[in-house]
Amino acid sequence: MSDPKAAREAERLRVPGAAFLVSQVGSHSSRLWRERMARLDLDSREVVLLRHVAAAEGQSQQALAEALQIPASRMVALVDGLERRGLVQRRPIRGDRRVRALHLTPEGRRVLRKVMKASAEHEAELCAGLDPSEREHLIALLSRVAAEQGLATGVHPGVAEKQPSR
Amino acid sequence: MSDPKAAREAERLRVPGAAFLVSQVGSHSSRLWRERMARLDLDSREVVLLRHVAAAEGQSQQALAEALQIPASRMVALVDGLERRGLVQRRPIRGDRRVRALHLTPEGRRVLRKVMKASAEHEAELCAGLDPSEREHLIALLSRVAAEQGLATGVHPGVAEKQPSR
DNA sequence: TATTGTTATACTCTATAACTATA
DNA sequence: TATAGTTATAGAGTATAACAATA
Repeated sequence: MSDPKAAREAERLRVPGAAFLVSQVGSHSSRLWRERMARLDLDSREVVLLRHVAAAEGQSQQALAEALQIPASRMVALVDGLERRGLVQRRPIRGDRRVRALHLTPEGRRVLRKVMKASAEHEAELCAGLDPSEREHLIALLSRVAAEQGLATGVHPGVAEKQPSR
Repeated sequence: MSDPKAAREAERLRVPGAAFLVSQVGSHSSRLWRERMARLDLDSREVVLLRHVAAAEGQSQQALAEALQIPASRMVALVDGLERRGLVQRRPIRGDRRVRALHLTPEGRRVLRKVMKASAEHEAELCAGLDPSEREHLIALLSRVAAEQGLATGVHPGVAEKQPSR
């Protein structure tokens, strides 16, 4: 206890650095957001897919699978679920009868608006303790780190990973 | 494209908020850190366990399982692996022959020092683009958010969740 | 022969619930 | 009867690879 070297080590364990904090708060943010999406009956990957389809309608499943870095076989079940709920639609394209182009339905667009509303509420909830300028500063610092770490804007690295089931 | 309402929505999709950024950078930080731990042949949960054992030696597996919020049956395999590698030791306690108290071995202590060294390197790597005062500011802001969100200091919410296998 | 989408299979990881031995 | 640790089992989720239709 009175060993100064051990005390320094204990201190290093006690005070979290930026790397730990961003991971801790990020995991928390992620969990809260997934809970909001679950209330809309959506999985995080389903949301990402909806947004990708909205951003560029008519892409093939293969193209989406490539963009999202997930195997094509996983895309099938993903699209199945969203199509069953009437949020996206598989449509044939002229010229190649193998391809199934993905489109958002009107209901899919409505749900996507709810997603954006819920995401905005999530942002407000997470930043409740910061005033607007502090929040802007946090965004600026994290954007710098993200850019310097080579992270693409708006692309979450966890999307391609396995999802915690809760 | 020229619809101002649609343009506003597109803008909202394009610029990430703090919640997304912290989750994105946090996930990236987490992945880099796990890669460093993997080089020491350690899983993130093994590291957490090592640190808990180091912080309070002689606890029972049940007590640890309780503290780490994982089922006792999972603790068994976790301890098995660490004991096989000679990092922790199960010891009987006097008075109750059911209990197996966990202790760090000298090798376990050496590995834990490597863990702390690797974590410090990870911190430096992640914050490479920030000067010291910016890093301190980021830490302060994230600490505020963490405290206001009710996150316990030094406790990562993802520990109890399933781990991405990579 | 190559490619799109699909289905089948086998594998990994997990929690739940028996089970053993002590208390 | 209850508890600490262990083992067995069954389920969820996944990637890999086989498959059918089309190019």
